[in-house]
Amino acid sequence: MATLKDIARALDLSITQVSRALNDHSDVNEETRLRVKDAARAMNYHPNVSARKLVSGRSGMVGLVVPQHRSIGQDGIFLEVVAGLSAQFSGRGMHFVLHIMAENEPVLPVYQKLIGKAMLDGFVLIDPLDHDPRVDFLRKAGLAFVVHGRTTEAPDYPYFDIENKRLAGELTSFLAARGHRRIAFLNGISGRSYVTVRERGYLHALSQAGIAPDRRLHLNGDMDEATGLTATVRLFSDGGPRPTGIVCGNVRLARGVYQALEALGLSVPGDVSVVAHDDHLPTLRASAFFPALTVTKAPLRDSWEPLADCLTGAIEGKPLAGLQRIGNYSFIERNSAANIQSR
Amino acid sequence: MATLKDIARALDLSITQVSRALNDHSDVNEETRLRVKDAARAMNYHPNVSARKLVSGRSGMVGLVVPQHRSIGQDGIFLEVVAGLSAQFSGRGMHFVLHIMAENEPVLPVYQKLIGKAMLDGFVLIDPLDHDPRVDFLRKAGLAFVVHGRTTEAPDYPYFDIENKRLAGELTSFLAARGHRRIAFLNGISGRSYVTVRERGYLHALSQAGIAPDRRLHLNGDMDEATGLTATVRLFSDGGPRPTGIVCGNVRLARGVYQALEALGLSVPGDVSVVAHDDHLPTLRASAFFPALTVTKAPLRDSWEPLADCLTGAIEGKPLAGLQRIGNYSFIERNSAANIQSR
DNA sequence: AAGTCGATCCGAAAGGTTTCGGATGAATTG
DNA sequence: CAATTCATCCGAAACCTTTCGGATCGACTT
Repeated sequence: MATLKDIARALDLSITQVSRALNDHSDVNEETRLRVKDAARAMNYHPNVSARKLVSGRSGMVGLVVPQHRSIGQDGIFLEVVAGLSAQFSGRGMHFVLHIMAENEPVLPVYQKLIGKAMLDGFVLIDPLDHDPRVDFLRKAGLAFVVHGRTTEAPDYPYFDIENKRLAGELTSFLAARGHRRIAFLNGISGRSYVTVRERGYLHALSQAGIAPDRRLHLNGDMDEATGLTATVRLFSDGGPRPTGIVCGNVRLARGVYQALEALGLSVPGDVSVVAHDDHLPTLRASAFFPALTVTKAPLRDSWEPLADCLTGAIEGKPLAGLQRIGNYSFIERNSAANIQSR
Repeated sequence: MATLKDIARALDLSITQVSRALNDHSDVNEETRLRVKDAARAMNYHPNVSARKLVSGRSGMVGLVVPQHRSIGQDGIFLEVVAGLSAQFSGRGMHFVLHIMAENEPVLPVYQKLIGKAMLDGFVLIDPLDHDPRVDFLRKAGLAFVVHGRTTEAPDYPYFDIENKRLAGELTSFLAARGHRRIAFLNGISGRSYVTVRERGYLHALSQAGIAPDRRLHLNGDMDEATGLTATVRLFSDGGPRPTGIVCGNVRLARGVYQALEALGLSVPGDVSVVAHDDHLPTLRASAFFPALTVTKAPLRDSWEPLADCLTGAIEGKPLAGLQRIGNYSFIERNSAANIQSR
């Protein structure tokens, strides 16, 4: 609870000078600076966030707003997000505030209120939609934010994203190059921007390979095990074209696909080739699949640092150019895909 | 971004009077109060948290500090905590701040720093130890807090807890009353206060039934499926006494126990009776076990409201008496336990 | 010797809110 | 009619920090 005044009094200095010393301003004697910093440590001084925010506009707090239902998300992926971001901001001497919205609360008013209270320096936006109203809203409000993903082709805001289009294309091409013509794509819930973009990659790869897309092979839904399972069963029991290759949006879907194929008496990769994108979640390892899963790998874990970088950069008013980052991914070939003619 | 000044100017009132009107103070004309509140709504006014905190000492923010490793906790139990508390405080117009500590960071300095920055009104403490240093620390610091659980027999701070001793006793007695003499207890990691207290209940029930406790039947460890499985296998393959009944600290343990027993070719409840405590987590239902599991049930979900009540009460300086609450549990008999002589 | 410069310091204001101690004027009391 | 009460209002201070615009003083330049 020590304040600047306490330190000033103890050292017989002015409050001004103590403040300047602590914030490494130029016109303070080196010896004084040391004395002040020692005293601050000794007296256990921490600047009062509220007072600082009031005058400088910075509170050192950033927020994440998530709807309640999303937190039910299985597998601790949400946890990964929260823990990762929290750790990143902590490491920067900032604080990460999590706000969970009520079930059916409208989004924008929540941000409105949070902004009105003026306690946050910025927001992290996750799960962006194709055209996300939050982006417009925050831009208009003039508050800093960073998006995990991107909304449109030429975004004019800070973001961190991976090349979802290219990655989906690569997975698809990989199968096409091995002679597969009926390639299914298990994608996420449409509306999400990464889903849209991956769809483009998939379609582009098909057309490159001279394959006509078949709407019946392109499925949208939750990216979990159950969906992977039921989708696969449906793919093979409908009257539609039976795929010889399946591209999965993530490893959890792939897990369900494997289970369904086993239940259907189909072998991987003998009967059906499976590839997926791997967020590299700790709970589910693509390498532990049998047969081991071929993936494009981009650890979700690698997102938090650039996201935090970009948001702090935005708060500090750095130029946009350095605040738009693309993470890279690797292609890891394992044993879950085979040439179509080989069977 | 509207401020009190803006409203005052618009309504030709003093800032003082606007503030008093909004905070429902006594000496303001009823009509004025209405006018002010309407204007505030119209102008989208939200009090500046920082300014308020500075003068009144209240920020409307409460915090939860958790070590990183705990967040890895499977099954979304941690999520349940965060989502539940966040929702509760949101509903009270407050904010819930989650702080995740680095892997091996010492605890107290984290609280120290958070307190020093003076942005939080209080803390929620979860997973209390038998003698928890955080309690002493926060009490000394004079900051409000509420404990989920209790540390000692006569706690002098706000808490919400369930009767862990009685509950463990009841589960044990239930088996003893059916003739079981070798009753195993799969408890949590020792050091946690609820673990200690449940142990007391278990031992007390044994002595009531005239059964000498056997240290080999009382196991401590993580309360997850894997632990339940390995512990059970060990119980039946060591040279030690083979239990006829098993009390599980939670349903996840019980799930592991069921699996192990099946693998060992033992039937429930024919060969071994199993009972457990049920936190009623959404992911794992005791009623869906086969045979359905007999439990003491105390939904974790019912903790958040009393916890939030108690913490806000403590912040407002209410007397301790009303801030110490005990939740109740129910005993639900299903089909997982049988009389020992019946086989 | 007068003026300039640099290093080091400080007073005061500002930021938005709450609250204490009055002030105002009308209505009520003696 | 003077004194008292009451409802309603307001000015100013305080909370703690940052920062702008000086102030001070010794050293250096011309």
